[in-house]
Amino acid sequence: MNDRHEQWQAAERLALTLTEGGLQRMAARTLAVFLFTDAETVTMGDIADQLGVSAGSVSGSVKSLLSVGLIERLPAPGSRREHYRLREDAWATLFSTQNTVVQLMLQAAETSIATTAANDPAHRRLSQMRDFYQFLFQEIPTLLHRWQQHQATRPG
Amino acid sequence: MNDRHEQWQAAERLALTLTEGGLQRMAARTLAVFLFTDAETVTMGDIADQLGVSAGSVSGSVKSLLSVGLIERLPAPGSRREHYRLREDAWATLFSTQNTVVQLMLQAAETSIATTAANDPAHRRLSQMRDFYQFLFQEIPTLLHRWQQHQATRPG
DNA sequence: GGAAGGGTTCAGAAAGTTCTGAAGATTCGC
DNA sequence: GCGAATCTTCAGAACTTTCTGAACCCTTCC
Repeated sequence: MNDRHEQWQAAERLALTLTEGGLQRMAARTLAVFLFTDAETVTMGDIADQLGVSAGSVSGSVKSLLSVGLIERLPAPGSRREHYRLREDAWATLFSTQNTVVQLMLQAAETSIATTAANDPAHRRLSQMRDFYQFLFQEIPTLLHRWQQHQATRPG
Repeated sequence: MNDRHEQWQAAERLALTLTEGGLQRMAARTLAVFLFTDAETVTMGDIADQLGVSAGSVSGSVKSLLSVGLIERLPAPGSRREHYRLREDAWATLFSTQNTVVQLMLQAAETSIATTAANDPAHRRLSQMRDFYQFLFQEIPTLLHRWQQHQATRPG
């Protein structure tokens, strides 16, 4: 149940799944380190050691994970190394990020509709597309709100 | 408002957005043809002409769009060419397909938790991940049900 | 039943993505 | 301020994905 090798395999498998979800390969592997480490925080050196990759790769991955808000830099306690950790709301954040696609789809549908005449079959098809993404777009805040409530009932 | 060139640009832009959403490039461009055509159905030849790509590419794209249920083959009325069109529930289908990732995440989290001890910080992090995706997984059917109701109130 | 159009497949070319390694920038400790 | 450790950047190598083109198969029509 607590075997290091087994745990490592699970981490790499999870990284592959994260890749399916849209993250870049190295960013996914880096995130897996943040999830599986038994320390509270990690440094870039830790990540490079754990994954056996170059410092350059780690730098790029950490930068991208920071930019989407999945990890955070901790106020360095007088150390030379920067410490990072997974953010508490990482998963809700990841979900929200992925849903910017919904916005893009909605916008694309709307501008496309504007290029069609009302009696064109394309007008009807694009309107259906717009309606669906408009619906989704409305529902996302509701969904995240329900998640917060759900969390409140089962406090960590 | 009905300029062919403008419409074509919109189609290609929409195709790029679909690519962001996880579709392959050529499949996305093909889907754009299905959306923007002023005919009720299209043939593979139509698509190849419109996009200026090889018959091989079109064959592959159409196959993949069929497999995920975004388009359908029509009962051919004694013609040599196969006719296809966008399915009515294409967008809900696309959304559902993309949410298989949620299932994969949930499974990955669960198997990962099994490799950690209860007092390991990783255990807590992975549990948070599982809780979120379990929540999402529960909510998807509800969401699609609400979409159907929403559609019923505004009939096409 | 044979010819021709339409569709499929797949090897290889083209394009795109990702990682490394090395050089440069930055920051902390002294 | 100087030196050392850490981090960043970026050109190019390695790898992956995607598209084409040509050969092959299947079906329709005469």
